[in-house]
This record gives sequence, structure tokens and C-alpha cells, in this order.
Amino acid sequence: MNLQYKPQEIEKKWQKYWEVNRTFSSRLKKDKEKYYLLEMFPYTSGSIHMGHVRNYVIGDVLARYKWMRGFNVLHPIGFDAFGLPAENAAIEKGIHPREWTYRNIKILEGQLKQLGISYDWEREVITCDEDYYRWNQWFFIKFYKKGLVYRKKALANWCPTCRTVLANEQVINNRCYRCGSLIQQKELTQWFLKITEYAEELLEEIENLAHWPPTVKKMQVNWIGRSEGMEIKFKLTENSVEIPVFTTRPDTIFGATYLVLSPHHPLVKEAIRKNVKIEKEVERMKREQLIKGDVEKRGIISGLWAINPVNEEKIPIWIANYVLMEYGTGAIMAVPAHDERDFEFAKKYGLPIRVVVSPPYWNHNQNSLKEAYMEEGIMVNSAQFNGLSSELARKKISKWMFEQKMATHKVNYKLRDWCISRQRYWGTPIPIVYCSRCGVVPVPEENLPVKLPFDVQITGKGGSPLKKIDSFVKCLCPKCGREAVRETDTMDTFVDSSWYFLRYASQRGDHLPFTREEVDYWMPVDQYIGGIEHAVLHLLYSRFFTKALRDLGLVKVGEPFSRLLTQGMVIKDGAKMSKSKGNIVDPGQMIKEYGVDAVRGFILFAAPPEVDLEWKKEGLEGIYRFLNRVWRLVTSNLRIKATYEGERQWKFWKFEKIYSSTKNKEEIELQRMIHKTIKKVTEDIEQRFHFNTALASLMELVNFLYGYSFKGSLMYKESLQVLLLLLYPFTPHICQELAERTGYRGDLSKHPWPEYEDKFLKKDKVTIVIQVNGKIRDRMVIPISEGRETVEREALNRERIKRYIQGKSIKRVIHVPLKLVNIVAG
RNA sequence: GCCGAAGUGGCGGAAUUGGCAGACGCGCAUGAUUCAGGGUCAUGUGGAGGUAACUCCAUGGGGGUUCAAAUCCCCCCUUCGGCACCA
Repeated sequence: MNLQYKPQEIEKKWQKYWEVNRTFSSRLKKDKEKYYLLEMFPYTSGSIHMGHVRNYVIGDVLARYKWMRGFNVLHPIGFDAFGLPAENAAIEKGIHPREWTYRNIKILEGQLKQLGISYDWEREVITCDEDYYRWNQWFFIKFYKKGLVYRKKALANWCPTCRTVLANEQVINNRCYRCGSLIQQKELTQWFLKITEYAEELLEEIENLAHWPPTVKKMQVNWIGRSEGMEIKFKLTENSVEIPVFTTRPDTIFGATYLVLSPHHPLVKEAIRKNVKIEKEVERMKREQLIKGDVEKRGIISGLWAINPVNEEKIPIWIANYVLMEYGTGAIMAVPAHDERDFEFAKKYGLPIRVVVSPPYWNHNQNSLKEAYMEEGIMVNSAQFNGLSSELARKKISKWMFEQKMATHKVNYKLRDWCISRQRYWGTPIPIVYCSRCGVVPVPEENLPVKLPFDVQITGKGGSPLKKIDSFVKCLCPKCGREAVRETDTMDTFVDSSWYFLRYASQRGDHLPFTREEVDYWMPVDQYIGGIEHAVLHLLYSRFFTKALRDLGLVKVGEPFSRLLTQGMVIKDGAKMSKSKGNIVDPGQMIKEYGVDAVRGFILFAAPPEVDLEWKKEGLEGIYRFLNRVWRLVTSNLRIKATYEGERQWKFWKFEKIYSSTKNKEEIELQRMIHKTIKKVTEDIEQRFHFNTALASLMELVNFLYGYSFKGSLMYKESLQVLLLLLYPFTPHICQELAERTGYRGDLSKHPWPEYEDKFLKKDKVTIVIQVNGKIRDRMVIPISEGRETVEREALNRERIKRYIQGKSIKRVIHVPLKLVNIVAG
């Protein structure tokens, strides 16, 4: 038998063992408590990086721990396999996207298996498989029938590099989330999923997500951007046509000195008809609105006038570039005194500014305002509402306008519908046919899937590659049977990832994407782990999808993920690892040098999961040293085996000594150390995912075991066994190998997790800190049974303490039992 | 600009409920190992002062609450993240 720690050998051995024995495959077992653990699946680009490794290793600790806890664990893996990089590879290397993708999957599978993660590989999901994407189409049709899918012409985010449109969520700082190119606005007809229909529920249920990171929840709240206010109807002076405007500040309506229309507002055409001279300026403003970001405010008088319903005042209507058509009604009432944008605009064009909410410092001079006053104050210039606080006036004016039918209550959301059309090849074809006679016709369910054709030329030029495939485009109308054409756009790949967790749970439905029974058993995901970059992308889409599927009667749950852990990045030299910075650390190389257990151990030890992790080779070496220490500790005490009742094989370790009382002083201390460590490791895994401190306490245990005097004892042997059990979720291969060498037969993941008992944690003596006026001056060791008076008397009698309280009177003695005594003297 | 998170030794980080600041690891130093190196083992390691016992200072900065603050409150600084004409 090899006495040296050779990680590469034992790791291969056990990975094979797990695969052959299907150790981690899971079945529906209704009598057992389930635990669905999920990590965000990888995209099928070249190879896995340290970020993936971190994600999956964190998950694996929990999975193996839960197995040991007796849960029926589901821990699946698969691949996010549709997407643009496959097409880019086709352009650059002339390789077909499908071939490129499956070739990468093979590589990734190998790399993932090298990490020794406890996946149930039998449930692997690959989103570009026909058997998967057909269900995207099936959902699309279901949504279509329910009115959750629609087509509209609208300004869309166009990425010139990816040559496709993007959803709002995929535009970060006006750049493409994938390639970083500046986004252009283009008016195009696209398919949308009606996520806004669920805006209210998506928002409301955020607060029920008790185990989601507050930052993610906050980001979703902001993204949905609910705002409550009034829609007020202004009328044109000439023909009483209504112009509704949205405001959250109805209390400021008496301060409205003009209205502003977005250049895209329908009334603008009317204004141009009357005064052609403004057309050029309007067109210019439209162009300016295509660029997001800081553009100087610009406007023009429309020539139209409106009546303020509350005071019958005639006010001018402007057209300006700072009013968006996509939000509210595309028109606003401008209250320059109390809105900074209107203020800026009014100053530029010399428009009247009328204070209606008086600031506390205000001198009642209407021209004295230096900037818009946006806080609360006392109402002025507001007829019957003068003198009220603006807060109260907001309610009263709303109520009054509502009764007078001048306005209605209104809630607006920043959230926009999800644009899912992509002008790309490598994705799910949108199952729609356009017939010159019947119009837009959804492909009937029984005709699904609409297969993605294999024979394609991907050049990167022109429109969608599918457009050029006649055999795909030309088809017969499912309704009338005449010649028709297919939709050539494919779906956003975020559709794929919006329900893959359901497919993991059940893959057996022939007529359905999954069986209700299995999905209802496994869902929701008990713990989801992934990067924070999906806070408002994948995580919001998946929540929406789950709710929509629930309303279609396909699943029971309305929220997919009960607990979410967003892990930090892996960085090197203070920056995210990237090719351009040349600071990439290859996981494969590290595994080759130190073994995967050391890589896992380092990742888990160097930082708690939610913060960024700085990659340090020295740190990795530290863990490698630790694993060697464990290895030597156990292998050098192997001979103990013979002393253990001569047993040669056993499946479960039955601990006799560490759970029974002893009078031996050394043993009592060892026992306490063991139970303390069990407690610490259990709580760190269970409550906080603080694997770094769990490992630290295991290191302390190892240090302690090194220094322990009676290594031949049975309790010592049991301690080593407990060590292997506690360490197993973190670095499973070495533990499994050492367990085998100590005679254990079976898989440690099926061995019960050790339990601690409080009675073995108790010490009979404890060190008490003695403070004088809050400063530590002495310490003493006392029996824990000692009463309050005795402890305080002892403390006051200490020589060192007497020095500090000499000549002073004792005002108070604060006594925190078993911790400290603080003497307040003066 | 608005919203949010974080700031602790030379470094990564610990301190779970307001109660011993710096666990554990890296690095460094000294020693041991039938002295190449490496490995391993042992000891030490926040700063300043002192021969020493010991004293003082210290959790981004300033104030406060408290017997007691890394932890709670107020102001400010720095870094990172999100949003950005959303009326």
C-alpha cells in the first residue's frame, strides 16, 4: 500500500467508483425528505474556469453534507448550449455550431468529472437538444394562446457586433451584456413575452424570499420599479382632445406651467401638420433619443395649448427630448419648481417657475429658487389646498381630482416586456408561420418541434442565417394549407434557462415537458447557487416563467428558488481573471499539480462564499500541506486498526468512546475537542455556509490530534474517523481513501453525519476576564459552578486588581457569568 | 446624481447575541532534523516604549450612546456593485 499522499491517483480511483456505483443518482422517494440543490449550469464555451469551479465546489459541500444527513438529494448538471459564441466559432473556424457545441460539452464533462462533484449525471440537460428546445416552442404556443406572447413594432436594443436585438435586461450601461458593444436603438417588429403582466406579483413576492441576498432582492425591486400616482387628463384648448399625463406628485399640479410631449407622442404629428417648421427639430430630437445617456435637454413649442383641469389655466405644450414615450403616457406635466429636470428645461427656455410647495427657507419671491425643491413643505398658490402639508395635500388633491373625474389612480412599472426575438441561427426557432391569407399562425402543438435545420451557411453578414434557407422558410400554412413562410428569428437563450431546473426534476414526459408528480415532489429548488450577474436576468425570467407555468396548471409552485447564494468572483492580482489581463489560472493545471481536493480546499478556505476570492498559490500550498498532515496523521496510526475488536470490515463506524463518559483527563479534553468541532462544522455548513471557518476548526482539530499523547487509544481512533467524516464534504477523495484504509467499506456520503452532545462540550473550569473601568487587567480560572458573589469577591481580591482600585471607590460591578467581571471604580 | 454593499496585522480572513480584537492559514523569523536544497517538526510573529515585570496605542476618519463598541447611532472619506432623464 502506498504510504504517500498521491492525490491524482486516489482522485481518479474514487471518481470512477462514484460513476460505476451511481452513488449520486436520485430517485423520487415520497417517504424521504428531498433536497434539491442546484448550481447555475455552464455555458458551453471552451473550458471551465475558476469561477465555475468555485460555484460547483460550494454546491458539492452542501450536496455531500445533505446526503450524510439522510436527505434524498437531487444535484443535477447540464449545459446551456444555445448561443452566439457557437456561431462566432462557425465564422472564425468554419466549424458547425452543433459540432462545436457538442465537442465542448465533451470537454466540459471531462473537466467537471475531474472536480469530483457529486452530480447525478443521468439527468443531464443539454438545451440545444431537440428534445429540450421543442418544449421552448411548446411553452411559446401555450403562452401565445394565453395572450402572454405578442408581436409589436417598437424601439429595440440592437447590438451591432452580435447583429441581433437584446432585451432591456441584457443592456448594461448602454452596452451589450455579452460583447460590450454600444447599443443602438432600432425600430423593429419583435416577439415579446408579457412579463409585465406579472410585475405586481414578481414584486410582491420578493419580500417572501427570506433566504435570498438582500442586494439581489433590492436590484429586482428597482428593476421592476413600481411607482404609484395619478393619471391626470389635460385637454387641448382647441378641440378638447384629452392628453393624459402620469405623475407621482399630484400635490404639485397647481405649479404645472407647461406640458411636454415625447417626440414620439401621437399628438406631435398633429402639431407638425399645423406647423411644418417644427418637423426638422422633432426629427432631431427623435435621433437624440436613440442615444441613451447624457444628452442636453432640447425642446420646441408645439403650438398647441392645454387646459390645467384644476384651475382652468391655459398652458403651452412643448415637445422635448427628455420625455420618454415608453414610460407612462409619453407626456408629462412640467412643474419646474419641484422637479429638477423641468427646472433645468424651464431655465434654459425662460419658462415660468411657480412655487406651490414652500421650502422652509423660502422668501416668497418666485424668482429666488436656485434649484428645484423636491422635499415636502407647506402648500402655497394652490387655491383651497393652501396651508396644508404637501404630504396631506397629495392625498386630498388626488381624492378631489378623482371625484371630479379629472384623474384616475395609476401604477406604473419600469419593467418592460421581455423581447425574445433574436436574429440568429443557434437557438430555438420561434414556432410561427406567416400566411398571406391567415396572417400570423402559431404552429400547432402536434407539429412541434420546428426543427432547427442543420444545413446552414453562417457568414456573419446579412440578416438571420435562417432567412437564407429556403427549405426552412417555405412551408404550408397550418390553417389553410397554402404556401406560407416561417418566422426566422430564434429565441433568446434565457428562455432555455428559465425552466431547465424543471427538466432536471423530470425528463419522462412524452406529451409534456415534465411530469407533474416529479416536478411537484422536487420543486422548489431548496438551494440555488450562482453569480450575482444574473440578479435581474436569469433570476427574474425564471421567476416569471415559473409563475406563468403555474397559471397554466403545469407546476404547483410559484417561486422556483427558495434559497439563493450568490458567490463572489475569483480574482487574481486584484482583478477579475480574464484573457486580456493575462491573469487566468487554469483549474486543470492546478489539479495536475496539487490534486482537486487541495483546489477545493483552498477555494473553500480562502474566503466565505459570497465575497470575492483572491487566488494565491501560496494559499493553495497551505491547504496541500494540511491535506498531507491529515494523510500522515491517519496513515501513521493505521496500526490502531488491529486493536479495534479485530473487525476487518464494517459499513458504519459505531462510535463507542467519544459518546461515553470517561474519567481520564486527556480523554475528556479530546472528547470535548471532538464535540466542539462537530458543532462548529455543522453550524458553519448549515447556518452560514461559512466553509472557511469550518475548515479552520478542522485544522485546529488536526493540530490538536498531532499533539495528543495517547495515540494508541480507541478514542483516538474514533477521533480520526470523525475527522474524516467532518472533512469529507470539503475534500471527499482523500477522506474516502483514508476511510477505506482504516477499514471502512462503503461510501462516506451514505454514512450518518456525526452528532455532537452538549454534555461533552462543558468544561468544569473557565477563564474569566477581569476589567477595571472597561480595561482588561487580569484573568482568573474558576470552576463553572462558582456563584456570583464568590466570583466577584475573588476578582476584587486579586493582587493585580487591588493595584488598580486602590484609593478609589467601587461604584458598580458588572458580572457576565462565565465571561467577565467589570469593576467600575472612580 | 440616486440606491446598495464593504473598509480589521505584511496578506487572505476570524470574532455567530454589545463582553478577551486578530481564530485558522499564508508570509516572515529562530531553532531542530547524522546541516546541499526541499520536506517535516517546534517556537515566535498587530504597532510603539521598556533590560524586565509591564505600559500605552490600535478594527478607514471624526463625534456619540454604554460599565463595555470591529459590532449600535450621527457626520465624513475611500473602494466596489446596481440604476441612470422612469415624471
